[in-house]
Amino acid sequence: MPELPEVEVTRLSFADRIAGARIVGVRVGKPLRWPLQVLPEVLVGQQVVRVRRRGKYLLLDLDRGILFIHLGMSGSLSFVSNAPTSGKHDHFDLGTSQGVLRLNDPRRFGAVVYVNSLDEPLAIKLLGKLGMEPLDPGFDPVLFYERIVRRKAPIKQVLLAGDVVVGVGNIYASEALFQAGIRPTVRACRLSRPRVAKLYESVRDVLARAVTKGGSTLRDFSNAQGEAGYFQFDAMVYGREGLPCKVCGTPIRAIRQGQRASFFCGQCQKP
DNA sequence: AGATGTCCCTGGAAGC
DNA sequence: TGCTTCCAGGGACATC
Repeated sequence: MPELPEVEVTRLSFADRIAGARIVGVRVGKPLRWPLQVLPEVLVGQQVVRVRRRGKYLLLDLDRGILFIHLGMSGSLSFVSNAPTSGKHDHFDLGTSQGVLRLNDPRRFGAVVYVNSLDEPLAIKLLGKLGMEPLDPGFDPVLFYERIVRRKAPIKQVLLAGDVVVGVGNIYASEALFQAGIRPTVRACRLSRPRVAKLYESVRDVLARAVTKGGSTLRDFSNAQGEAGYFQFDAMVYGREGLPCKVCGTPIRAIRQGQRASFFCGQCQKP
């Protein structure tokens, strides 16, 4: 499941190689979350200037617009000089002078969206409510505290919501809360200042470590060069229901919060 | 506005 | 073996 680390790892794996490339063709497969809303002619001829990331969105800056790519939960990109015949789940190809960028997404929760500028309503709708970037040097611990403690929902769901801090999906929310010693069920507004400070550090640390490990490959995630990640082997709680806590040996528990699984250690993580 | 529930989609696992 | 059912989850959207 691509969360911030997987998206960033993907970006790093092809950003330099696609920079400066000229778009020569577009192939669209089955519709994704939204059908591609741009005519291929608008893209062809444009140059890919650079690739940025905002939350879980990849932003390809082109000459005259921006192409958003979201990996959803089962998407992965590949960037190869000679792409093989497209397979069943290859739903978007961006052919360029330097290779083909191909989106493979079995569950089709991903998205490809083109906008002329970030001031456009669609861009604002997609990016406008996003929270702070946790790996950005400007990630502000004071603002993080202020925004966390005004929320009454369980802290796990506040992290997932993405309007305080972006990129923390289900895996890393559980992992960050374990590292901070906080149970996922604690209401955000009940957290003390030191505990929020610990959480701030944990979110940064978990995500940064995951990037260095190439992300988590649970089923089939790989970066644009086809390389799997291996952070999943470092997981302390995610997917470890019933297994002993790596710190204290207590069996890891699994609960459901808002239709999603949360994992925690009842000993190491306090209410 | 915040909280909560529903829905989109498909492959793999589990149950019968 | 083959069928059905459940589950994974990011995030848009509707509802209260």
